[in-house]
Amino acid sequence: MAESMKGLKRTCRCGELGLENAGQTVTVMGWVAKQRNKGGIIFVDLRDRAGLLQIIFEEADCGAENFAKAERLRSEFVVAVTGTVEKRSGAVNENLATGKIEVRAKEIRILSEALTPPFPIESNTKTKEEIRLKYRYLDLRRPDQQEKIILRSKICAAFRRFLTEEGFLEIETPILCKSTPEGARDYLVPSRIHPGSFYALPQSPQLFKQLLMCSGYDRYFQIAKCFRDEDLRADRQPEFTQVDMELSFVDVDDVIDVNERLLQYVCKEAIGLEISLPLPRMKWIDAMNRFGSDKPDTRFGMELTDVSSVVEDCGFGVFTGALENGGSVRGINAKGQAGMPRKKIDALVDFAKGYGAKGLAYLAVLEDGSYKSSFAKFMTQEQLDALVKAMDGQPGDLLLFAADKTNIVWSVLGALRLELGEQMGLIDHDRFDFLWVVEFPQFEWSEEENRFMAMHHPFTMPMEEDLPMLETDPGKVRAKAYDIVLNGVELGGGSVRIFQDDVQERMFTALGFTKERAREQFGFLLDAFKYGVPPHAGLAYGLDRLCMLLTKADSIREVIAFPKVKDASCLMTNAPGEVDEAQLKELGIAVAKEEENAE
RNA sequence: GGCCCAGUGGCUCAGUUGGUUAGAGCGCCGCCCUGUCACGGCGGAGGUCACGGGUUCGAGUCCCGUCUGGGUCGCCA
Repeated sequence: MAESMKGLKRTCRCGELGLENAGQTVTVMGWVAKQRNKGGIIFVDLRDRAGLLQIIFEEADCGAENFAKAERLRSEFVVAVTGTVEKRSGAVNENLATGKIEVRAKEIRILSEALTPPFPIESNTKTKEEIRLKYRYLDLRRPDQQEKIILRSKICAAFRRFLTEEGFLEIETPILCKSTPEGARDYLVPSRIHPGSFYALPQSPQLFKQLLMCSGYDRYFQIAKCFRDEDLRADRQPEFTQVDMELSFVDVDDVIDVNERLLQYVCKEAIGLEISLPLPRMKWIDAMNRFGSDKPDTRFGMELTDVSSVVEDCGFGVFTGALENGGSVRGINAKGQAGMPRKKIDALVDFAKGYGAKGLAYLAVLEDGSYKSSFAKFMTQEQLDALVKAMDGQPGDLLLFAADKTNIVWSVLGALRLELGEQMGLIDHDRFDFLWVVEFPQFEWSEEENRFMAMHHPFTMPMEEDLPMLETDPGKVRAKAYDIVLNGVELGGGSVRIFQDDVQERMFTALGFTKERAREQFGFLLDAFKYGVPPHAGLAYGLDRLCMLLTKADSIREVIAFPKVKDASCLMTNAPGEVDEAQLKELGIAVAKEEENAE
């Protein structure tokens, strides 16, 4: 059945051949994409990762035995063909990169037969993702899927090349780490040697890279696997890859400078995209005020407008109530959408409620200049006119307002803006808008924990001028933290780190750490800082997200060879799975029975 | 944990107000074909309508529950 490839050596890939190879004898190996049997002549499209190549079989060239083998070919058989590259005597296939040539077969070996695949191996698949992922090894054969995986490899190579050239050292850090309390849920790994003790898989190499700076390595990078046991999204997997870096003796501008040039290089190398530098920068507070998001999609306008001062004395209780509670009233202007049917507006209201809004007020400026509004009866004509003017409302515009605590207003209108931008076709999907968001708040108030939490992480340096407020007004302290945003997606982020132990101590205090707890959890870092620590800063990219955006994929699953699905399981291997009782016993682990867990 | 969407031959889908024997395209199998490349011609096989209940004379279609996949909120320092 399966023949040996003994004595054969592949000379090139299918898709690598062209007119310049005419006359050469080649040996190609790959998968049968298609067999077209015309009777006395057989055409076979042979596929490998470089592309398709037409092989032509005629008995006069290859003899009866080989011709019989060619007749037997079915999709996905793996074959080796030796033959001559020829300029096509028949019609040229313009749709095929190798369409000007074909290989006239002299010999074929069937290296492996194949079952009919459960779905077609072709680009632009319509097959359900569930089936594709169950047979991911087949899905990964599809040319457009291969392109994505190959591009990812190119991107990684470009990162390595640029960073190495810039004096960064690639250093690996442990996968078996110590569990850290703040942040995402850890994946735990039981220790056999220390029953009852657990390693944690790293959420990021954060502390290790800071220690590498303490050790004098100066500039480090790593393409690092990271793990977070949180729910999945289109752009979130439980294990993902960061391009992680840390630099010594630098400040914000140094990090941004090298990273802008890095992004420029990687995008050029990967997809030929030209980025002009410097990239725009936006302060966090401006991003929130203008776009309702700390990762604004700047490919279109429809910015938020704060109308709190315009409506502060109006008769609409929803507006004034929000203001009295310390919130704000803001709106967006959906240009030309005044005619939106009631049903669609209601859908937007429901959409807004999903983001915590209690409702959504609207005002349509009709073509005759009159208003149709959910709240007109609560306001005077003058008040309405002032509001429309503040929103730059022209006839035909639909104004949408949210009134609540400001962070809810931001999140509602930020989401609504994206939704409408998509619905109204305002987003140019060929654009790549990079943006630095800087001056993040140091802290974020946590309602559940009733304390301030680090917005970035506890080692982030506050801006010098805000240091005095660390104790008096933590909510106002800004951090030396920065995110790089591409088309509304957080591509990466980082910060300048605290390297003075007195500041670090004040930070832990502000975060509600006791001295003991700080020592217990981060003692090794604090100790390291006592032996001479350089000022340092770093940044990490979500590699999967970058690949997703550069390949215009809808999900990072498309650019991960073997991704997990929504419930964090793998449809191909069925991981995670149960283990033997003996394994558990060895680890000293007891698993609660299903029945006991019920209720 | 909440909300929303989807599940009909191998794949992608259609299936009327609930009504005979559930259709199509592609794929697959067989035969034919010497310039095809979305090859073509003739013939054929293939379905527990995701699963379990219920309503009904009658359910792919309506109701309830479950499972599976996707999106999203919470969550993701």
